[in-house]
Amino acid sequence: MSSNDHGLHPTTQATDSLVRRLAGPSTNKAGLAKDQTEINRIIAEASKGSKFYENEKRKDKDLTERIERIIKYRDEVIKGVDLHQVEQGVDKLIAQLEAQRDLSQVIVHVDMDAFFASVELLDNPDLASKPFGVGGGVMSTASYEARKYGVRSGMPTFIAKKLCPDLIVLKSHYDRYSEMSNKVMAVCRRYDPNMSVVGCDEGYLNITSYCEEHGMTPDECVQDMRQKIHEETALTASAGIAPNKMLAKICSDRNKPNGQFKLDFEARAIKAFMRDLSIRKVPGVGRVNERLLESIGIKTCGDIYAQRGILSLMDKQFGLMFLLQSYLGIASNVVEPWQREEKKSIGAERTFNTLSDTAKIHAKLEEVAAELSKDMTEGQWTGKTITLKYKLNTFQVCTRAKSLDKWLSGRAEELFTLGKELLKPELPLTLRLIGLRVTKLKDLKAEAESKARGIKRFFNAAPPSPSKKRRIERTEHDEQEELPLSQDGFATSMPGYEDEIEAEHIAEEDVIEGDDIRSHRPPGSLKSKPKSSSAVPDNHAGPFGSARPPNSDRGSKRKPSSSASVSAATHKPSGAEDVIDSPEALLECPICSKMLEMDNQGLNEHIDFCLSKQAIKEAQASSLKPDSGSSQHGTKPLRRGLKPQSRGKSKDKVGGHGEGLLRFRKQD
DNA sequence: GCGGATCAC
DNA sequence: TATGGTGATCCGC
Repeated sequence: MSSNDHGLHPTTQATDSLVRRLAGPSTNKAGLAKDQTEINRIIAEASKGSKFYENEKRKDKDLTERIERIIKYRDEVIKGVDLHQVEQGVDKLIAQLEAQRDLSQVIVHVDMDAFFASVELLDNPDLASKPFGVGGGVMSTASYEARKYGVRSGMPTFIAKKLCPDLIVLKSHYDRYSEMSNKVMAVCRRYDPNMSVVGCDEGYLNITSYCEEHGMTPDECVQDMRQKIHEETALTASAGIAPNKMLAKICSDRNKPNGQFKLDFEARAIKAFMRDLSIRKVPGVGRVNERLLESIGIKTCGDIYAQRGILSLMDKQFGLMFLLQSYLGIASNVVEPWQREEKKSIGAERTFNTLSDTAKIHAKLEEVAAELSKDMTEGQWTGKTITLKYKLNTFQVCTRAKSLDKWLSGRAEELFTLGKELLKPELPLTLRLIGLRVTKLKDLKAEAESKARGIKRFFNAAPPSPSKKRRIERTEHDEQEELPLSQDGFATSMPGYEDEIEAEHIAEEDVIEGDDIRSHRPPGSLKSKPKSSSAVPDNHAGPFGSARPPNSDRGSKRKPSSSASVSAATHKPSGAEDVIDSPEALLECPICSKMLEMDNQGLNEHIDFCLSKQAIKEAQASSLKPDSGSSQHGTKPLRRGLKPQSRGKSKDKVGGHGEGLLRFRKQD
């Protein structure tokens, strides 16, 4: 709102980043062709002037400013630092991650080719080789022919038609997709009954035992599976074969459509594979994080290594561990079916033509309340927190939440009333969307079943989801037996490690109350945090939020802000140098809170060990849960300012880009 | 605990 | 003319 709009010069040219942003999130998916720049130009042109466009412009500006702050901060934080020494610290971390790489499991990611479009093609062969898409206002899927024109999922239909005037737009047939999806998954389950289904057209399998039992190579097995899928559904699938989920997913894209790609199960080959891979291909790195990383010179996973020093110093902004794992191609290899107890929220929302009239808005709210009520009832869920969501006609999104001291009844009327209460202080509004979501869920079905069995011990407690504890325990257990990583190879040789295992068990018990088992649980949280003046991982206020000017913590304490800045801890043991410098002092590990009697170097080694052990556990095990977890390959996401988030993979309903708008419920 | 962001499908 | 719906996680308050 500064210099423009005065008409002196025509609308300012859309910046590069804005044009790319407008092109949509799935720009780098498969099947594009032609000149992407030209396509982007057409999209930007078609969008120009719309409310949507203005909102994207605003977000782009915000991001640009955020990047400027990050760069400024980087330039500050780097002053007076021996980057080489920092890098050496990171290198030790890398070596420890590498040492724990697990190549023993054969993981497959299966991905149906243009699923909705392919199903439509089955039912209408005349569409063959024609550009067509499935969807209503926005495209759910485009045929490969249409993709050549730049048509993508998530793209509004009117723009798709500008790109491809001959585009045929079909309505969706959800029941049909669901039916075919079930057939496909049934085939896949023969190869791994424990497979993890993602959405309606994807899944992860662990075919290690299948290959063994049938004397097949992974390639043969997957070839066979894809052929069976084709025989039984006349649909084609692509697949990736690799030692973990992240790699398998990336590989499934490699020879799409109707192809498969197997990565060599060797660290060398994997690292070579990652080196030139665009960071954007890493699940969890979206458009925003791509730009943030690009701003510090990271475009490929190989660049992560080159920038490891900076990344260590800016762990808070970028999440060092996540990126190192991406660089190494290390991720979770745990494949499990989704379970009800993982569900954390249930909601409904609806977009409509802009409304300002409160009565009409209430009518929309009542509709979503009814929808949500239905889903809660049928799914047998209740919850304690209700969140109203609305989107202004400017596309800005707001949420308003309220936590109750009782469980919701789930009745439509109740949800509607609560929604109106949350909405009231906001009025008047001009909206294009309204929605309701319930969190802090309780699984009424599990409760009923348990009670029926006379097992009611934990369901009597309210909010803390009872299932969590069990999962944690099982998680730990699985980890011990199936991941060679937790073995004590280097444990015994590590100072101060003796009772580490025990300490962790205590931690698990204590943590059941924790709100997120997946969250980075600093071992320090076991008990009381170390309050000693020493190297407590203090959050040095980031560049944002104003808190503290970056330089203010320069001279004295540049401490590791988290797991990442190991390096810093190593070469510059944080604040209390006076203490640490005295050999033989009794020191408290900032990570595990253990009191250690050792010298400076000993402490540093212990800290390194502590951090890496924790990091490694998270890297390979934490995601331990099927995949809803942090990032789908299960590693700790880029934390803080920059972090990919997990993906929800609820199966009750699936939506989204890809084969997205599908709303199907999974039987059984 | 709440609200905003980001991401995946 | 016109840009979706469901769910998860993380950060900073």
